[in-house]
Amino acid sequence: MTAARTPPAGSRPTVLDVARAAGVSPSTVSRALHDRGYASPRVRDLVAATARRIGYVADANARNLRARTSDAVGVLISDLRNPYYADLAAGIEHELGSSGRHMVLVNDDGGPAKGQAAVAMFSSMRVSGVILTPVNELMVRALRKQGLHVVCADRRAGRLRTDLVTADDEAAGRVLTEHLLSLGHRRIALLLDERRWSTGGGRLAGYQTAVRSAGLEPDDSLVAMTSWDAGAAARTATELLTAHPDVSALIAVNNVLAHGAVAAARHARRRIGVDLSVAAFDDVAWMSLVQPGLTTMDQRPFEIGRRAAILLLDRLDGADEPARHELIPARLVVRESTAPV
Amino acid sequence: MTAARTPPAGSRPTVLDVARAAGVSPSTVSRALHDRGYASPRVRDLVAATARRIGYVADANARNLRARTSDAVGVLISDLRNPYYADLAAGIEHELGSSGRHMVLVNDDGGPAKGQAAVAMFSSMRVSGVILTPVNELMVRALRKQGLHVVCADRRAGRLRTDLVTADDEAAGRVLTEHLLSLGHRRIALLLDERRWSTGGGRLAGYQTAVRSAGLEPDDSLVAMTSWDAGAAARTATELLTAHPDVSALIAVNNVLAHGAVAAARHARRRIGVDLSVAAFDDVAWMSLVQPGLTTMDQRPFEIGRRAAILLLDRLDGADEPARHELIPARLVVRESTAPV
DNA sequence: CTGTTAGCGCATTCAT
DNA sequence: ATGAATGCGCTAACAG
Repeated sequence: MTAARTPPAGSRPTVLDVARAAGVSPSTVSRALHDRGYASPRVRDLVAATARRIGYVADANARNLRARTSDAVGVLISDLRNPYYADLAAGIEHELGSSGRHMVLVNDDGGPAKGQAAVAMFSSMRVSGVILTPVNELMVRALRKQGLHVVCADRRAGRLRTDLVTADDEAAGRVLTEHLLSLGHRRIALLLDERRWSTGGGRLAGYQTAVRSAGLEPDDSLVAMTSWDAGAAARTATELLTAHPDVSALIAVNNVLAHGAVAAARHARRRIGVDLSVAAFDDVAWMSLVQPGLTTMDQRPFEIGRRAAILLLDRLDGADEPARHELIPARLVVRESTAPV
Repeated sequence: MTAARTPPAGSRPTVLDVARAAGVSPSTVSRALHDRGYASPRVRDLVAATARRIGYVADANARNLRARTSDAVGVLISDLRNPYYADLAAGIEHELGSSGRHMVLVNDDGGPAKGQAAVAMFSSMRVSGVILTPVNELMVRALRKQGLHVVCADRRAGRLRTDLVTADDEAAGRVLTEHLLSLGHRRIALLLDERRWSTGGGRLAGYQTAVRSAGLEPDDSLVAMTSWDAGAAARTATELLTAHPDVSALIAVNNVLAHGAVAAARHARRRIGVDLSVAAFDDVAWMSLVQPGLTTMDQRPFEIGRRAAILLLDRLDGADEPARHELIPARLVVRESTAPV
């Protein structure tokens, strides 16, 4: 599976060409083109003009070889086809772009092998840093061993202390639950696909906190564990609604499970926003288009991506503080799927 | 906006280190690690083992400098936050990944300057090829001048002949219109944001062909031009439905306009799938979740991306045929939003 | 089959 | 302020 490497295509001008055309030496060209080092204003202008005239563009590979680093940032994303992650990636890209860097994007399908390959590739390219959404402690270690800056986005990688940007999952879980409580709901179920990470665990914790604060006793049987796909979620939610007919509100922990929750409600002939309130995390497009519109916590993935990139850029600028954890406040978007009991 | 370049991080082993450790010369290491050139099986194994042992990973920048090309492929995408394009990008990434290449992704927001910068960057990195979705003839020319292979996806770039992968827009337009005709609709409106490109123009042509084939006279006043955003589309569709109360079916030419069309129908109190049939292009997630579900043409953007990558890889392998245009057949997905008159 | 030599294009010493 | 020389790490000629 190694790529064939076809030789050159078009020969591009080098510093030497610019030097000749401007009547100076290559090193002067190099200095003039950067802000670093000395060069008389006159020469600087001359060189710049000449470079532009003959269409000189510095060869990134030569420069990177010399500098032992590159302007590229490696980005490993959990699932580009999930709009939540696509937005996150867009946020990263947006911020990198405006600081003259660029993103090498690897989609983490295809199992753990792909992640390992990505790490090797990032290292081989000497990217200046890496942003990670899938949780993988080994990967972080490997990257660190290469001396690369690592920023995690969306979820924490095990117990490792890395720069980290996440939604404020606990607060979000609490706020969403409180919203339902304020509508008079007392039997609120939570549909969950994992509780090991902050995305699952944090939201669960927030949910429980809110329930307790309302003077209720959390009922573990209302917390339904399911798998990560919509089909499984639909089945689990259906079982839950059957086993606990007194449940008046259902929270799905992300956009995929929300899909399942909506399907289950329909299947159970519970009218959303009337017989059953449904709320979810991840404010993706369809949630405002279904009728009734879904009440959600918008976690602002674009912003999470942006902040992750900013944290990384900050490290690259030499920031030397201990690992930071930035919490992006989620935003409650109330629509018609949640209604008074 | 130029990136700071912080010096090295961790010193990594080089060919020389492997050579010393294995007791051979650097060039032997190089040969042994590749399939190219001669190396005795014994030495080959020894070198491979040694390299693995000391954790050698070839420096991509050095290799690229030498080879005057890289394993990177530049990808310029119109809008990563649109699920259609996110899927397309995922398709590209998937295919590149399995052939040992990787993707440098630039999102084409931020105006034309960003595109220009991307071209310069791709060229500077000596990417082995570029895949483009936004339409920009200048960009293609610039890239070509650098000797880079260019593949366009989704839309054709002006009149330039490049490798190209698109949905079969005309057929798709025809099939979707025929579906409505077969349900007895005679006054079918089309909501369109542009007609210069194959995405708009092709679908329009297919629509007109179908109408004519049914023995009807195309009525230009049923083709409503609008802007690219959902709000504008909603307004245009509302006007259309008001001006032409006899319209019984409405086609939106992409997922964004579909959003507007649905809003307009609701606003006009026309019950979708009952008083008004609505159909759209781009089968994105929400279309199967709204009720009634939207009848759509799924253009299979992931597949379009995949095929675009394959075409490019083929060029990189030396394929020398003239420019090819590959049409990905769209798939009609019938749901409840379209019903007999 | 293997080692020696050289150069890809750049940015940085060190002289001047 | 500028030029000459050097080496980043790799691979491909060219000997042997």
